[in-house]
Amino acid sequence: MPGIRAVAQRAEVSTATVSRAMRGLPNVAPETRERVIRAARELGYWPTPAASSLATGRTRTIALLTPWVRRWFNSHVIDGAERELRAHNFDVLLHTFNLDAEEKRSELDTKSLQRRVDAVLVVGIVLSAKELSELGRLGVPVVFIGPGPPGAYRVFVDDEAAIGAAVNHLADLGHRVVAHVGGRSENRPQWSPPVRRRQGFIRAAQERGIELGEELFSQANFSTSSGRRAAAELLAGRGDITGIVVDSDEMAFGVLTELFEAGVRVPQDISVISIDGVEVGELVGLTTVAQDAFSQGVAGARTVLALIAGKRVEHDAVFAPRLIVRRTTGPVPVRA
Amino acid sequence: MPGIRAVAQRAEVSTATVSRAMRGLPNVAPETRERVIRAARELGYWPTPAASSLATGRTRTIALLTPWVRRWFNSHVIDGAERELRAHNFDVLLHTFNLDAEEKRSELDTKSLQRRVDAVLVVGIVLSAKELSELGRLGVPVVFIGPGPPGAYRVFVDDEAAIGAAVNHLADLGHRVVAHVGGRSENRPQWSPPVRRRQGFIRAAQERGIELGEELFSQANFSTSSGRRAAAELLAGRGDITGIVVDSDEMAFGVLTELFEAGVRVPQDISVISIDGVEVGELVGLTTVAQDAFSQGVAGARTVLALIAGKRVEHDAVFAPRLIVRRTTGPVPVRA
DNA sequence: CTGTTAGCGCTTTCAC
DNA sequence: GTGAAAGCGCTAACAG
Repeated sequence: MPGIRAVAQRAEVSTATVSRAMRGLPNVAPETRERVIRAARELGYWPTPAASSLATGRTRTIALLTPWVRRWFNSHVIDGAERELRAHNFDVLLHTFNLDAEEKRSELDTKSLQRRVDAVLVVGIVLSAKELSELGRLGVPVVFIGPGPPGAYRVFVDDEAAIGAAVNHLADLGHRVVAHVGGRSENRPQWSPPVRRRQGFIRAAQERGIELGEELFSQANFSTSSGRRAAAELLAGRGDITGIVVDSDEMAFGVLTELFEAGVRVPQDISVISIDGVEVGELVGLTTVAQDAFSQGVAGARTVLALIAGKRVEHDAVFAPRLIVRRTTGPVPVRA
Repeated sequence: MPGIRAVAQRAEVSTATVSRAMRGLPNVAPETRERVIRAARELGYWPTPAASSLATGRTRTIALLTPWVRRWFNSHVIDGAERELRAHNFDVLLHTFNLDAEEKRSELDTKSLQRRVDAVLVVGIVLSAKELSELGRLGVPVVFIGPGPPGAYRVFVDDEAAIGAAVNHLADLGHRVVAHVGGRSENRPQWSPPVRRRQGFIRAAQERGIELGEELFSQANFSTSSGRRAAAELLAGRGDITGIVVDSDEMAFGVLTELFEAGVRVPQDISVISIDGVEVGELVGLTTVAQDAFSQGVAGARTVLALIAGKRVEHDAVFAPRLIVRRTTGPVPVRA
């Protein structure tokens, strides 16, 4: 593999000129530039990233931090971000967290990110205060997609609007005993989605005269199986629930599975609505409040690119959710 | 951020000793090593990857080449591979292909991979002969997960066994007019999964006395919507189909959606079976031939790590599929 | 067991 | 508009 010197020799210029010419810098005679480019092409020259990086201090690489790769939200965000970043000639370093059996994650270790990336994109995870401050110490732009602390650069869906749309939809159908399946919210920061959605649920319920009570709340961890367990708990606790609002479609699939197995008809006995807009939701007939995760990935990438370029950017990019009514919700059943 | 010299000064040794001590190389006095490690920790030192890479020629980075990030197979493989690689302190560079509206992809450009990665993992894509030879010219190990040319290092599910299990299941239920929804197979190499599955379907059908005919084959591109279109074509062509074998669960969801909308009952009128084992398949009741994509990712990562370490490895790691019977398949309907 | 000394392949002043 | 030369921060002989 030829180096910059081979190109310089062939084009009969210095390596400095090759460097300038190849990167489109000014102060290179058009004729010289052309000669350099041609020589590079003929030799199949491509600069060694490590060498450029060492010399410039930049890496043209963005870290993507995420606990899961295959969850719906995360995979769509990653897809959007990766395509946008690569379109701008940035590489994407995929970095997950170790998760144990209960999906508790290990602490983020920022050391391995030092001088390794030009910026960090945090996708779908609530970081601790300590982790946040360590990330900040990296000295590179950080953008949060999904959960992110106030004051940081963030891209997210309007949680209150999303959960409110779900509650209102059920209220409009006459439901008054509605349960909520959400993520864990105890000991979570105020800005984490599980907390905001729980609060949004409570507020919307109060506004619409929907009953509230501890036995109407069940917590899960965003996996389908945990959604199923949550539904089982709910059914065991109260026999008069007519509607369930779920924080994610994937958990809702678990809820629906449990209801199906328990012989509960949807929506005749119980209505189910969730948040996300997973593609198979159409087949299942799942009523949902959709968010555009792919576009959030693209938006996060654009924010990061702008920050790297030293441009000013809005701190928050808020996406609006969209209610999609299908077959898992219906009028409240008439009591016998 | 402190460099290796700062650590050397603090530990009162040379930078060479720091380098040796930190990397666990031999020929360092235990007491010296300890002193170096302590100094490094106190200073928060972490070696600059670009500098090591330039000096050693290695990058501790593996490229993951894939056309999609959010398809079931790809996301599970990526998940498995990334976790295994990071457990061995390798970074993962995520690299997708540009896809146009019809999901036709751009050609792979290996230039940007030169001296950038220590190995390449190709996930779920059929590469052209030209792309394969260019990849080979990179001079690093290449491992294929899913489709891969014979003679290369490969990890894949036994396609013939998978499609055969599907056909046999329907045959056992008495079906004799069975359609096939697969990926595009014309102008594809003999070793590509769409071709192998099509041939496997034909062979199994012949063995079981199942009718064959052009109007019983429909092609799609592995997306749910394309599966739906394929089903519509099939229904328009023949009215007596009683079973459909689909190359992927995601396409099967499209097939099921079309059947549902057309008022065709599953499995009373038509049985549907596919390949993959997507999680929501349980909720939908989809009968499927499951493959373990996550483990294939882990296996691919292990192969790559072994090759980097210079070990000998088997060229092919073949995974066995597993039939899961649920509710979308049933006995052939009795004709009126 | 440890230090000295060349690089690794680029980029970036600073002259000319 | 172009070149010479000094790094960027490490690693790998080679001595000792």
